[in-house]
Amino acid sequence: MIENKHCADLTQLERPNMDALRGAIGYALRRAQLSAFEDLIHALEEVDLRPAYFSVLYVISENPGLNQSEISTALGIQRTNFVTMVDNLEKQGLIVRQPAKRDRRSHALHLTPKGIAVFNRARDLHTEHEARLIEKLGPNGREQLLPLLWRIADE
Amino acid sequence: MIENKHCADLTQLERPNMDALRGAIGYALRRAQLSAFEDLIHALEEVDLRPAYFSVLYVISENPGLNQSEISTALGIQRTNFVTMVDNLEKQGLIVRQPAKRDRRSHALHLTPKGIAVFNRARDLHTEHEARLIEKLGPNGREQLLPLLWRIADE
DNA sequence: TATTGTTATACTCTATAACTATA
DNA sequence: TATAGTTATAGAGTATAACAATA
Repeated sequence: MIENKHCADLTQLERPNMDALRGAIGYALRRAQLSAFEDLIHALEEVDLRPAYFSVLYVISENPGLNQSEISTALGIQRTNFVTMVDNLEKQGLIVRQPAKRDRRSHALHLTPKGIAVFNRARDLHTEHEARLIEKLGPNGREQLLPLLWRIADE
Repeated sequence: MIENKHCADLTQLERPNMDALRGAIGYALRRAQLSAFEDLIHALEEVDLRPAYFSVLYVISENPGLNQSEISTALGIQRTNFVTMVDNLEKQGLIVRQPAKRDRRSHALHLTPKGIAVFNRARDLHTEHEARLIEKLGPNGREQLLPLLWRIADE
C-alpha cells in the first residue's frame, strides 16, 4: 500500500514514467534551458529586458559601432527579425543607429548613456542569476558544463 | 597585416567579441538547445513530427491511458496549449482520446496502430540524432552532461 | 551582381481568462 | 468548491519573399 488514505487526495495525478525521455540529451537541454530562462526572465523584469534583448546590449556594449548584420549573425538572429529588436531598443532609448562611415547602407549601433546605465544594472542582475545556476550545478559544475554545451552549439 | 588582399572580400563582417556571453550558462544552454533541435527537427521531418509532438508520443507510448493533465504536467506544457497538440495528433490518426473509466471529465490517451508505427520510426530517427550529439560530445560527454542539465531543470 | 536594411506576412509557441461538465 | 478539458485570444519568436539604397 503506497497511497496513504489520509492524504491520498493531495495528488490524484499519476506520475508518468519519464525515464527514457530524461535520458535524451535534446530533451534535457530543452528543460534546462527553459528552467534557466524562467529565472533570467524574472530577474530582468526590473529593467524591462528579455534575455535576447539583454544579449544584444551585451554585444553592442563590448563591440560598439558594429552594424546590424554583424551583431545579428554573431547572435544567431536573422537580420530580418533583428530589425524589430533594434527598433524596440531604440524606442526604449537604450541604443542609437548611427550612420556608418565606410558603408552608407549600414548602421553602426551604439549604447546611449541610458543604455549604458540600464545595461550595467542588467549585467548585475544577470550575475546574480548566474550565481543561482552555479549553486545548483555544484563544485566545478559550470567548468564541466560550458565546454560540453559549446561542443554541441559550435559549427 | 591579418587580412589577405587576395581573399579579404570573402568576409567583410567583423567578428564581434563574444567571450563574455559565451561564458554565460544560460546563453550556452540556449545555443546548444537550438543547435540540437535544428538537427532533431530536420530528422523528424520524415514522420511529420515536431520535437514536442514526439515527446508527447513518447510519454503516451510508455504510459498508455493517462489523461491529458498528467501528461502535459509531466512535460511542462500547459493544459490549455496541450489541447491543440492532442487535437493535431488525433487528426494525424496517431492517438485517440478514450473515455476514462473512473473520471468522466478526463480522456485517456492511447496510441493507434498507426501511431505506434510512426512512433517506432520516429524513435529510430531520434536515436540516430542522439548518436550525432554523443559524437559531438566525445567520450563520457553524455554521462557528464545529463546530470548537470537535470540539476538545473529539476525542482 | 551582391549586400544592408527594411516591410509584409505567416506560422509556431506560449500565456491568460473564462466557460462546461463533471467531481 | 475544485478539477479536466475546452475555447478564445493575444503576444512572443521565428521563417520566407520581395523591395530600395548602396556596394
